[in-house]
Amino acid sequence: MKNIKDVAREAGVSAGTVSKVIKGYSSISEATREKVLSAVDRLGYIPNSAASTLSSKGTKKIGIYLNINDKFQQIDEINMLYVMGALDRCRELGVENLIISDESLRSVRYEDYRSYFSSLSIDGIIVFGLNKNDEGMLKMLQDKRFKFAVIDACFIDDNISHITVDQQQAQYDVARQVVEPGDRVLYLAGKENSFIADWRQTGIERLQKEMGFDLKIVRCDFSEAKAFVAAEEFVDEYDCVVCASDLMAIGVRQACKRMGKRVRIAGFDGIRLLGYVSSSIITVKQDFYQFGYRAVDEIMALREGNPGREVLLPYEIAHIHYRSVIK
Amino acid sequence: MKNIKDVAREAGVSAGTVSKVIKGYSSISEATREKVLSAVDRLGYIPNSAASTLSSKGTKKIGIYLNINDKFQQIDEINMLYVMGALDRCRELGVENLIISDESLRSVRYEDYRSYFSSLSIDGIIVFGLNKNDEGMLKMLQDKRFKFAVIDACFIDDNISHITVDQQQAQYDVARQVVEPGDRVLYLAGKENSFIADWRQTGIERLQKEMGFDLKIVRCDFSEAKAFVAAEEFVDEYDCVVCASDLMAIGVRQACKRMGKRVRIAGFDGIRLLGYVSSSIITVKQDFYQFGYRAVDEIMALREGNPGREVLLPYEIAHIHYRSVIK
DNA sequence: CTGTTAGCGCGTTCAA
DNA sequence: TTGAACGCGCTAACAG
Repeated sequence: MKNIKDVAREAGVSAGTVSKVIKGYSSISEATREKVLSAVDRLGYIPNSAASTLSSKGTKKIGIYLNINDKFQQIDEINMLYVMGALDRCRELGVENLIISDESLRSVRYEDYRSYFSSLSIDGIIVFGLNKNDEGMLKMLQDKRFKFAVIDACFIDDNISHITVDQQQAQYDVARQVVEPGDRVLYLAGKENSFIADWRQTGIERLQKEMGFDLKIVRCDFSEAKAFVAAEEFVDEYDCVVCASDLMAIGVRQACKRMGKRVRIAGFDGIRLLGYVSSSIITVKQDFYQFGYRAVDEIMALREGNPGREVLLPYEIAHIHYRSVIK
Repeated sequence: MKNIKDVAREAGVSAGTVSKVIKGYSSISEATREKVLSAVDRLGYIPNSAASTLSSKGTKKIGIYLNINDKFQQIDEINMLYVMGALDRCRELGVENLIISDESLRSVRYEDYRSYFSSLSIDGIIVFGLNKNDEGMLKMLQDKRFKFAVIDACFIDDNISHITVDQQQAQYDVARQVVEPGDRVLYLAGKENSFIADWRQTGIERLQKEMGFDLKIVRCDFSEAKAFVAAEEFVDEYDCVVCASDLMAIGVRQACKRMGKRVRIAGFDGIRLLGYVSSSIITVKQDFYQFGYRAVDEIMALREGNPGREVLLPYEIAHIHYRSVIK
């Protein structure tokens, strides 16, 4: 409604001065600064963000890229927490942002990603759940014009920071808690083109080398349904099932329940759902909200000219109890 | 990167013409239209949205207002589906949008909401989970300058459409399925300032009048934890617990499990979690994704000058089974 | 049907 | 330390 000129008039200064005050430039006397601020307050002036980004040659927003992978309505707790963390941090820092789903990029050619983001005034992008076959994004990462904070996919460069937990170590740690000497172990692995799936798998393999147990690896693509089926088929022959995700662990658990079997199960992620299904599943508890939150900070750091880096967040090996998840 | 002038040059026309082609104006010959489109394609031109909204006096975005109510990380499946539905529909329609959480409005004074939304180029707002004590938003609804699609809160006006299911009827229907003649019925009601909480409650009250059963109403604020406690305290004296939300139903169910009690339970919402906890809970299944999706359409209709209206979406009385929720 | 012109609201020189 | 002037990229009104 009110624009910068209204404020200028109200404060008895020029529009340029108002702009400088608002952007916090130091070359302004305390007196006029006060005048302007009070005028802003009186008028309830709020800068027009379109004009602002246009005038300052754009590039101020952070894009929050969500790879929903699967179809329809498949966004889950983890993505949600990512997003909330990022949104909250953006708000705290007053950073504008835009959520971009893989869906919304489908209509854009890879060569045009660059202009697409530019046209949206985006200069930094937070990437959740990048896959190895996401060609468009993978190419984008090379474009030094943008800053990236990539979650759970090993890219580091001048313009790319990587935020994750030590997946291998975590998988190793949690498996160590459930596997006993002499066990026959079933490992349900994640998706083919997933960075974290592979990384986690190296964890169980390392443990296997150390302990020398029987290990069968079945790829279940992080799918609860597939894990359910795999459990039905194989669980008789194993003492212990280590899963690369909680959802798969839950699938296994449900299958066992129906079959009246009992095996030790390890999950990975620490989602609330575990508290409802079975607190007997041990898991790697991660703070996904924190991932999103930190990702924004990393983008800001890159903007300031810092080089990309790896941020390893802590995790915890734990059981999720019902009491701890209810609100 | 490339701007409209580049395209104009490439196509051998003026910038104005390019703009018209892109905005799909009809007063353009097929020949130049082709020329322009091919130039756009060759250059990978994507319009700068900031410039566009600035020039056209802004007001083209839809704000998606989320009331997270509770603290930290409390966004759940329902909100998620709302948002996904709205985002998907926006994408299909090519509508720009912005997610606004109640958190992000906290720093804005009520009087300034108007300028805040204006400055963001927002002309339509989808409101999820409005509470009776959300003064700022409530005032905003009066501002004819904006179009609103309100979910689950009874407001209709020239500029406001209301999207919901018939809460009273739904509560009535689901209760009817579990309550048997002569039952002592415990009803766990929702939050004090919630529109739907009250509306739902009238449903059970209507049924009570018809059947004449014993009815005790306890306010549990949609909280699973409070429902758990209420169940521990009262469940001995009742045959049947009707809950105004699934989460409360789950709380009751978990409490009963620990106490070794058995009562009939009805929930409300139809969240996936039910499939994990207990398919014996009957519930009102709503399609939240559809709520968000339709909300966008309603905003568009209002923009076209249609008056606000009430949209009643269908619901279903059903059990949620594990098989139907796993992926 | 197409080109020209004049801003949209703000940030950023450059002088003063 | 402040103000004037220009331009960001695009759209809308007006000519032609």
